[in-house]
Amino acid sequence: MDKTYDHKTTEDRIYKMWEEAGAFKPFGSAHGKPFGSAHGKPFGSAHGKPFGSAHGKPFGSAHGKPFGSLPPEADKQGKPFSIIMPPPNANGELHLGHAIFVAVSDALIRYHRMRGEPTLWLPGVDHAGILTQVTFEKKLRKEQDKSRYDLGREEFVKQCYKFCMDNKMLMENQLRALGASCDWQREKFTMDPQISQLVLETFIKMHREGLVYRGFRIVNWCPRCRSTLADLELEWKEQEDQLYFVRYPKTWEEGYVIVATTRVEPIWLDTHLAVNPTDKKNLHLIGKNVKNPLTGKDMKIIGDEFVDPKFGTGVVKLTPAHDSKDYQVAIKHNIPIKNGIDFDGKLTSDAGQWAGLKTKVARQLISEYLSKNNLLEKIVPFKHEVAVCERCATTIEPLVSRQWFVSIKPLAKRATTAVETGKVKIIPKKYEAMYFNWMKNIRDWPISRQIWWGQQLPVWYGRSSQKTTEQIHEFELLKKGDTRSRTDVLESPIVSQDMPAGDDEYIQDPDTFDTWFSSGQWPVNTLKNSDTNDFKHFYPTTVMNTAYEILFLWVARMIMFGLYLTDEVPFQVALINGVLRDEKGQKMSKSKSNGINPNEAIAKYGADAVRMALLAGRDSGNDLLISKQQMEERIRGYRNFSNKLWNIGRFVSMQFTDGSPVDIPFYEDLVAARKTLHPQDRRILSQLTMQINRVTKALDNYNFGEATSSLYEFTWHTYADWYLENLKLRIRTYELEKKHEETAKTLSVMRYIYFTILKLLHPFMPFVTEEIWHLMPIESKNLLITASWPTRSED
RNA sequence: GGACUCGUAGCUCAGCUGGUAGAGCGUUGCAUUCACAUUGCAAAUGUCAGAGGUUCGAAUCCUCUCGGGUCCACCA
Repeated sequence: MDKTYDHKTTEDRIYKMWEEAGAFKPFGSAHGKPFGSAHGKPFGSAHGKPFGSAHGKPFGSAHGKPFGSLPPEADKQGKPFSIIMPPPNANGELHLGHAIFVAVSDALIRYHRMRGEPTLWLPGVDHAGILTQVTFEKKLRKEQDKSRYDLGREEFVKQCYKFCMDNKMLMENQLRALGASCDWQREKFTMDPQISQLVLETFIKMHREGLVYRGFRIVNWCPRCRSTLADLELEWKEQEDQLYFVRYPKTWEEGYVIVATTRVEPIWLDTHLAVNPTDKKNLHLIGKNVKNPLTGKDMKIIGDEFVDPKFGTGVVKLTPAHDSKDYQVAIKHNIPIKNGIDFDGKLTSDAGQWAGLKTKVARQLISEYLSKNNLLEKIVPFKHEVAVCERCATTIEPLVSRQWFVSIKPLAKRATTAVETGKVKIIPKKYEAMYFNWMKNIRDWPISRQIWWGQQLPVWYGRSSQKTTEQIHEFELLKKGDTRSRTDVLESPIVSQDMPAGDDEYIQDPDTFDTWFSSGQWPVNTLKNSDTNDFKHFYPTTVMNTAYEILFLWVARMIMFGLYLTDEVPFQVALINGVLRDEKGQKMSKSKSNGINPNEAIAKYGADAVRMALLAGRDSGNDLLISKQQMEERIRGYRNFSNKLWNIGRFVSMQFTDGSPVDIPFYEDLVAARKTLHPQDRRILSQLTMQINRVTKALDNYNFGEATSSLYEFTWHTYADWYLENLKLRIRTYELEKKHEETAKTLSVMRYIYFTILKLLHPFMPFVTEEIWHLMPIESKNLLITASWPTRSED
């Protein structure tokens, strides 16, 4: 063994060895197979001299049994443990946030595998609809100076697919580099044809049962993506705008009613103003009429509680089609709702001289017009929050459109109950409150997207059902594959997997599903789509480990879909990870380059060190605020720890290399003689028992910080600094006094403790522990990854 | 507006069901052919945000105040 542990020459080799031995399979052939057989070489040969043979005394050979406890026989009847990997988005590399879920999930997976349970970690990647489409569009613009329209839908989708596949490979390699012991043969992609098929079936089933419907209502529209977005897909950005105080001429006397608004561009569309009926100052206005300052048409003033008397002048204009609050009010008061802004974010042809202008331009021109005609009281600067597209940061244009919605209340009700009754536990518990709060206020979920990258809706329109000229016109456009046509004007959708039979001519709805509609079904669909009966064995899965950012987007939806599709929860525990932030509290991201790149960190310090740095001494459910530099120091600290562990290994094996005069007995054979052991040996043994119990309990409770830091403390400061230092002195004395039996007993204890430490550390530091395990002087041995988890009661 | 959460050593954070404070990094000494300088030994620093309450006893439970953060929601 070299003086320092070199992760660079170790990690790849070890990972390949695990994979080739089939160690990641839930019912693997690797279980119980002695190490080396997969390679057809005797143990240790890869590293030079097999220990012991040179000295003729491999320890344990005299007893003819393998060292340590028996390996687990993963038993098909045993209680399974399973995790479905949250599929990383197929649009880029992994960041350190992903490394958290690998560190956490892999620790659990390895722990349960060592306990002999059939253990499955199923990997996958997500096509990430809008996000990937936007990312790829940027790439397209940059590299080929083309838009998606230049490629056309078919070609665009083809290239998007390839883009995802390329990224997928990169991510797989990163997951391997981190040591993720997932079963690659079961890997899934959300756009796999079989997975997509199941997604469509779900939609059809929900439609049949009245859980999805097509509704005409206000939606969040991104003019750049040209698609609807759900509320959860918005971001709120503070913006410096202007508040225009617009004069509406009174009809019953001279003068104006003043309205404060940031949006003057749809004024021509407006037919009503509103005041709060409890507002004494403006109460008298209710029922009166003013003139629309742009069109001169009469506008009625109504009363509604929603108006804040303290804002502006206490009078608001209503633009029902382009403001969701106004929309609600309009429904309530039966005010006609008319679109004045189209899918491209331009004013419609009804806007007269402003027709066809982008809203931003129109705002400027209209304010100038108002000003010129003495209809503008004043303009004041105004800071407020504006909704933007989460993916491309374009300002959202609320508009009224016909979209597909999931009728969410019935699903939410069951999902709420599942958590209330503990069928799904959310850990840390604090997230349960957030979950309930969200479920309580949940609104129907728009699932149709007008983007190209995703599963296309199994919805068809027949030509004969289209009656108006507009409908027929759009039908023709769609038929020609015109991607700018409006689907939402078409009438009488038919929900069906295949094109409906019959004499009529049909076209398929070009819309795709919201990404989360498909990933919400992920645990069900990944397991169902297997030829190994995984659904039967592993559903409901045990743990879902992911970040809280997607608690609602994903976790909540999986619970809803899981219950809907299978009547069972999709997982028993939702284990929520905190996120990494920089010293200013900003989320770490590639674009801000305020975080450590996992590839570089692994290359420099090893995956074990990176994993430990993310787990040790912290609560993985909490955020970690840490600067790039401090993170690196942290990782270096655990690299040092791997090296310490390595050097302890060197010391341990050195005790056996120069042939002691007696065989070193197995610790197991010493149990009867326990009382004759030196007090220090007895003490370390009882501390080991406590340590085993502590780590086991911590893992059962998802306390990774506790498990890792107590192991760190025990290994370094108890075992190495205290026990081994004292042991050196004792051995010297024993040898001087020719008490070889005492030496043998002590070395046996020393070895037993060390091997147990390797096992306990393996879930957290898989590479270095596995490597040391193989370099330890023992003749026949299994892989550490499938060695059995230590248990110990006081002998 | 609603919900949640945090405030512990210079920094980043642990501290589970209440019993007079811990780690890592950093700082300061000392040690070096002995498994490891990616090391060892030793040392210093805290009215656990503030106030009140429950208790024999609170960083730990309750209330309030101050100060951060996050999430949800239709702020013109």
